[in-house]
Amino acid sequence: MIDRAFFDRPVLEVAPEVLGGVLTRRQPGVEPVSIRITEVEAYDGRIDPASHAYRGRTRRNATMFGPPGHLYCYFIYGMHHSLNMVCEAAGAPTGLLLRAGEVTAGHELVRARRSVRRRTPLRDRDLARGPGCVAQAFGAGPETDGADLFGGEWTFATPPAPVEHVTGPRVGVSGDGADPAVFPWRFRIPGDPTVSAFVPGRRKARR
DNA sequence: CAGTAGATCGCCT
DNA sequence: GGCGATCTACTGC
Repeated sequence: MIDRAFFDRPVLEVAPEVLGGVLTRRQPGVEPVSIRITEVEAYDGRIDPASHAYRGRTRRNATMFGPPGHLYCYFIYGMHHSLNMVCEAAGAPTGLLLRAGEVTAGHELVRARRSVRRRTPLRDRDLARGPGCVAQAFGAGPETDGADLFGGEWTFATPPAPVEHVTGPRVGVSGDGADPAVFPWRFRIPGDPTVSAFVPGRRKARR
């Protein structure tokens, strides 16, 4: 069992230890959902131009400035939510974006949630492949922002033994924060089929 | 498999 | 007013 101190450490130190861990959401009257995390990205608002917190505290990013062990959940691209685990002490705005994982409990519910307004069949490994997919699998929405990982509804368990991992460039990030030489802050379990497609700087090059 | 367009809206400049 | 820590479907090879 971990406690809040687990998250009260440098985000780059926490990142590899989250891999292989299982995040679970238990809501009254709802089938529990568990996802084994296979890919995360670190963000540090103090030094990282790609972080939502880089330009200071706003209403949206306030959770990242709060105490560790909470979920920072935000709305993006007009249709998706993304989940972060807040790390380090209050005032140090850091977070781990949950990019992908393997559903280990609640398959039926997740499949139903992920199949809404979808025309093509969904493979098992795609149930929580991608940040927006992870949030949707958990049924996370605006009300999830600020949720306490030690409040009962959400729980996180680290793997029995440390898991092998590799690092690389972040995905979907542009500008100064995209440089993999400076911010190789994407952590993933090598070879895991649920890790999202590696397409750094996906946005079309300008011409 | 690679490349791309469209959807859709809150946030911040 | 522009763009974003994205996803899906579709095209062409």
